Amino acid sequence: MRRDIFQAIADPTRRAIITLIAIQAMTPNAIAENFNSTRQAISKHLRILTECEIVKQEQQGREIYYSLEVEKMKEIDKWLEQFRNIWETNFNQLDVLLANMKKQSKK
Amino acid sequence: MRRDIFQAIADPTRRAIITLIAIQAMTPNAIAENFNSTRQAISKHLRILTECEIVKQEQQGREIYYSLEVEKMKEIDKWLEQFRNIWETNFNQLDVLLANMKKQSKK
DNA sequence: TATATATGCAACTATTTGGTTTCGCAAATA
DNA sequence: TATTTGCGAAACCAAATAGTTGCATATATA
Repeated sequence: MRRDIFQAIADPTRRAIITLIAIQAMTPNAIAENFNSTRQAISKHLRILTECEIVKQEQQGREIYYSLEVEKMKEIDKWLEQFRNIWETNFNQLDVLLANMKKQSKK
Repeated sequence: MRRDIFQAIADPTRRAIITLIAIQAMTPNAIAENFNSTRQAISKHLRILTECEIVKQEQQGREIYYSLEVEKMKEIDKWLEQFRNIWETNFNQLDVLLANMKKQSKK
């Protein structure tokens, strides 16, 4: 069972949950009200998000408040980092390769 | 069949492919050499990446060079944008909520 | 021309996924 | 105390996924 942050954000419902609780901590019932699927389905999503440590829980009596572990989102940012300098220098790698190949073939 | 960029990067093999061809355009065979799975498996991943428009092809005789569509990676960055101000202000939403609840209960 | 190479595509399979219904438990409330 | 409420977990199911093997096709090359 793969359980990483990229797997976690692959599902649109989970992305929506992340966005929801980023603003304010919420209980599973409150979260589920924003979707068409059952509370149990949302509960399963929350479990996955918890296993990935994107989400943290805080028990308040019989209610559990879920909120975003913002730090974890930085991991996505960190992975993107390697592409940032590529898209900042507006540099087409394929063009370069093909240009080189044409140069080679002329030799 | 979901086919968006988040689905595309969910698979670790596909993330590795993306990283590989970000540096230099490559043919399916050359890409497959870097993995344990078969060329056909890589080919399927490339199809998914192509459908998501993360990857572009350039036919060169019987070879097909795949390279990264860097612009598409910005979409992930764009989604992350909404969390950036949260993680920049070191602000714990859950703490705030719970503090408010305690204040409420004292009234 | 015959053969080797590069590639995509189809069919099949095992596993994972996202959802459901049903249940049990603990906390709140009547 | 009896009932309601909030929640997670288990059992089950259909669909999607990632992989395989086995083709077909087009381009190189001997």
